[in-house]
Amino acid sequence: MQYFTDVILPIPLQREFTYRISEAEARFLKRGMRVAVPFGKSKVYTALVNKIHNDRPTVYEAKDIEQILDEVPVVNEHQLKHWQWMAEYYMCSIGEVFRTAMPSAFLLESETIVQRNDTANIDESDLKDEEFLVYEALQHQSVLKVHEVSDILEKKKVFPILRRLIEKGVISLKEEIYEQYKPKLVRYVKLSTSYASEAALHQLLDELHRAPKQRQVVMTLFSLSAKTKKPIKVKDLERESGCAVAIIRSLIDKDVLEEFHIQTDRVHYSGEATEASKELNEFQQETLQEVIQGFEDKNVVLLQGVTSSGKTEVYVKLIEEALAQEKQVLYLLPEIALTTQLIDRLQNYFGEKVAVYHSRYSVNERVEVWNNVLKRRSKAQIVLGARSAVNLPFSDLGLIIVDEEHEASFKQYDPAPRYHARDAAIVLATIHGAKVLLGSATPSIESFYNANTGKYGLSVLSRRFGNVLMPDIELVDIKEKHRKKRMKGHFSDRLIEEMQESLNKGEQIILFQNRRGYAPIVECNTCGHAPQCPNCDVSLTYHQFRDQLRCHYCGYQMAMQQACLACGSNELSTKGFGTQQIEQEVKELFPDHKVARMDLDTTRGKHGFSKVISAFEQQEVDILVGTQMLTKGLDFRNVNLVGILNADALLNYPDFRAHERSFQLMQQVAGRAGRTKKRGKVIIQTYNPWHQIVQQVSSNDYASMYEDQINERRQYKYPPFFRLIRITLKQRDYNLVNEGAAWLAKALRQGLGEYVLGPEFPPVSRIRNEYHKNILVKIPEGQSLRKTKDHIQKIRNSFLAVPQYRKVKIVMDVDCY
DNA sequence: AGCACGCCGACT
DNA sequence: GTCGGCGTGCTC
Repeated sequence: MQYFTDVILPIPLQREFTYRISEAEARFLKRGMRVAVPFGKSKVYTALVNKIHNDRPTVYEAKDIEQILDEVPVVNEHQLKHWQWMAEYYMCSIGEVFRTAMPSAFLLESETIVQRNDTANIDESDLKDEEFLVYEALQHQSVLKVHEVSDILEKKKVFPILRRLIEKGVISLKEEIYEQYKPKLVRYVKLSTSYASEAALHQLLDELHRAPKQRQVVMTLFSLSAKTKKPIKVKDLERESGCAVAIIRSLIDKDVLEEFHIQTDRVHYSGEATEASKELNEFQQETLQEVIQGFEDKNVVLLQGVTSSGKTEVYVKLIEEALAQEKQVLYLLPEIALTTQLIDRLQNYFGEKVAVYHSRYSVNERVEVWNNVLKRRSKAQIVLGARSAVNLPFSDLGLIIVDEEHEASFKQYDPAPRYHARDAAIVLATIHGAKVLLGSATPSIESFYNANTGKYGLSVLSRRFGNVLMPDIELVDIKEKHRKKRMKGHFSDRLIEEMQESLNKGEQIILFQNRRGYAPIVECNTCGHAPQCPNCDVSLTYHQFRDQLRCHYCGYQMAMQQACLACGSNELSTKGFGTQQIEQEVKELFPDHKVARMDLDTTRGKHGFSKVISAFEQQEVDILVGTQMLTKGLDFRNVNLVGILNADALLNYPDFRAHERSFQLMQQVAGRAGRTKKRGKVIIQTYNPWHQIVQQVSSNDYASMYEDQINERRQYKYPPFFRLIRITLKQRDYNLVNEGAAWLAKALRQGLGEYVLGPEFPPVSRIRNEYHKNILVKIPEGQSLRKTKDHIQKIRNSFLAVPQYRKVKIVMDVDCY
C-alpha cells in the first residue's frame, strides 16, 4: 500500500499538490501539521497537510516530502473550515489564506547554500577569474548563500558559474531550510548540588572568605531563593548582588554554581489582576442585560454606545462571563486603536490571561501567542488583537468583541485574501458556536441596517459615563470668515479665541487635520505645472522634513525643486495644507506653548506612537495636531477643546461612503473633548456649514444621518442592498488594459446584465508603472452570491485563455468597501 | 508566487 | 561574441 498526502502550499494556485509519504509518515502525520516539500526545480516550501490517502496520482509521479516540521498540528479543524470559507468568499486560493494566516516564522522557505567540496583536489589554474573568486571566498567560510555569491561577483546571474564549479568538483549545492523561530532562552543559576548539605555549605563560605565578592554573590543567591522560592535569573543575581557577571562566571567555572536555561516567552505580563471589574451604573447594567438577552436568540448583537459611555466596562462583564465558562475570548480592534492605554486597562482586570497580537509584534512574539492560543494556555485566554487575530488557532471561542466595528481598516486591501475582519469574525463565531458583540459609537450603515431588520440584536448606550454632557459643537463658516478677513492662515478668529481661553485655563487642545505632509502639492505660479511621480499618476507631495517631494503610492522621492521643471520659473507655491503646516502656524500663533504633531511621519518606528501620546498625557505638550490616528481609543483627561480645521476635505471624497465616513470621523474627533466632568467644546471649520452631514454631526444626530444614507444606498443600489465585487485589471501596457477591461466587462454583461459597471479608470490610474482599470459588479438582494462568483470565475478563466490577455493581472475584491 | 528556460538588443 | 532584459510555462 502506498501513502500520499495532499498539501496546501502558500502560493496563489487553486490546486492542491500531492506528495508521496512512507507508511510510518502516514501514521504520524495529521491534518494541520506542516511539512517541508520540494516544489519546482529547486525550491522547498512549507506546506500544510490537508489529507492523507492511498490514491496514487495517475498523470504524474508524486515527489517525496522532505521533512516533517511539527509533532502536533499547528492548525486546527476550525481554522481549516474558516480558511475554506475565506478562500471561497473572497475569491482567492486557500494557499493565499494559509500564507496570510500563519505568522511568517512558521512559513520557512529554502535557501540555496553553496558548499566547499573538501575532498576534491582542485587545480586552481583551471579556474576562470570569477570561478576563482567564489573558490577563494569559500576558503574563508565553508558555506555561501547564493545572494552572497552574487554580491561577491557583483552580478545577478551566478548560476552558470556555479554550475561550472560543480562540474569541476569545487563546490556542491544544498537547499537549506531555517527554523526561523528561535526560542528565547533565559540563563538561570542555582547552587551546585554538591553543596546541598549544610556542612558543605559552611565549608564553601569559609573557602570564599578570601573572595568577598564571590561570597557576596552566593549570599545574595541565598536571600533571593529564600524570598522568591523560584529559579534565579543570572540577570537578577547580577543586579541584586551588585557584582559583575565575571564573578558569577568564575563561580560557575568553579562548579559552585550551576547554570541552566529555561525557555521563556518574549512577551510576558508579570502583573496580577489588580482590579476587580467596576460596578456598572444603571445604564450600563441595562445595556448588559439587553446584550445578554440579545444573545439568546441572535448570534450577533450591535452595541451602539456614545464615546466615553463606558462600553469597555460592559465588555469586561461579558468577558468575565465567557471566562467563567472556560471559553476563549477574542477582542478585535483596528490597529491604531490598540493602544497601551486599553491593553493596560484589560490587564488590570484580567492579569496574565490577556495576550496581544498585532503587526507591530516581531515574528517570534507572534509565534509565541499562536502557540499559547493553540495549546489553550490560560495566558492567552483573552486575545486582544488587530485584524489578523481572527486567524489564530482558537479551539473554543465563547465570545468575539469587534470594537470600533465601523472602522475601514478591518478590511484588508493587499494582498489577498481581501477579507473584512468583522465579517470573518462572525463566520468564525458560527464555526465555534460563539457570540459576537459589535461595538461602535457610530455603527457602519450596514451593521445598523442588520440590527434594524432584526438580523442582529441591538442595544444602545446613549448616556456618557458620569453623565458628562455631549460636547458643544460650533460650526464656523470659513468662507464668510475669509470674506470678513477674520482668518489667520487656516485659523478663524473663533478658533483662536477658544484656543486662547483653553490655554489660559491650562487645558490641552487637539487639532484635527486629515492630511499628512506639509503641503500636498507644489505648483508653478507661471505655468501651473506640478511635479508628477514618474511611476504613478499623481502629483508629488511636499515634505518639509528633509525638504523633499514624495509619492505616497510608490515611495518615489526627489529633492524639492528651486525652479519649475517645465518652464524654469522660480515662482513656486504650495497648495493644500496638511498637519505640518498647521503645526507651523500654531507655533507662530502661540509661541509660548508647546506643540506636537501626530501623523504617519512622526509616529514611524516601534515606539514613535506611544512617545507622542505619553508626552501629551504627561502634559508636556499643550497642543496636539494630528490626523485620524488621534481619534482612536485615546483618553486624554485634560482636553476640553477640539478643533477640526477643514471638514470639507473629508466630505468631497469620491466614494459612496464618504458621507458616512465623515460623520464617523468627526463624531470620533469630537468625542475627544471633555471626557471628564466639564462639557467639552468642538469647533468645526467648514466652507459649507449647511451641509447635511456637518449639521448632523453638530446636532449629534446619528439617526437622521442613518436615514439619509440608507435611502441613498437604496436609491443608488449600494450596500447593504446590493453587494459589490470590484475587479481590477493591472498592466504596464495602457492599450492592453483598456482592451482587456472592455472584453471582460462585455463578457460579464452577457450573464450579469446591467449590474456590471465600468470599466473605469480609478482616480489614480497608474501606480508603480502599471495602469489600473476597474469593473464593478453589483449583486442585488436575492441573487445568489455563490453563483455570481462562480460565473465571474468562469469568465475570468476564459479571459486568461486569450493569449494576449494572459499577462494582465486581475485582482478580485469582494465587498470592496 | 517563484523560477527556469528561451529568445532578442547593447556592451566588453 | 556574452550579458542580461523580460516573456512564457510549470510546479505534485
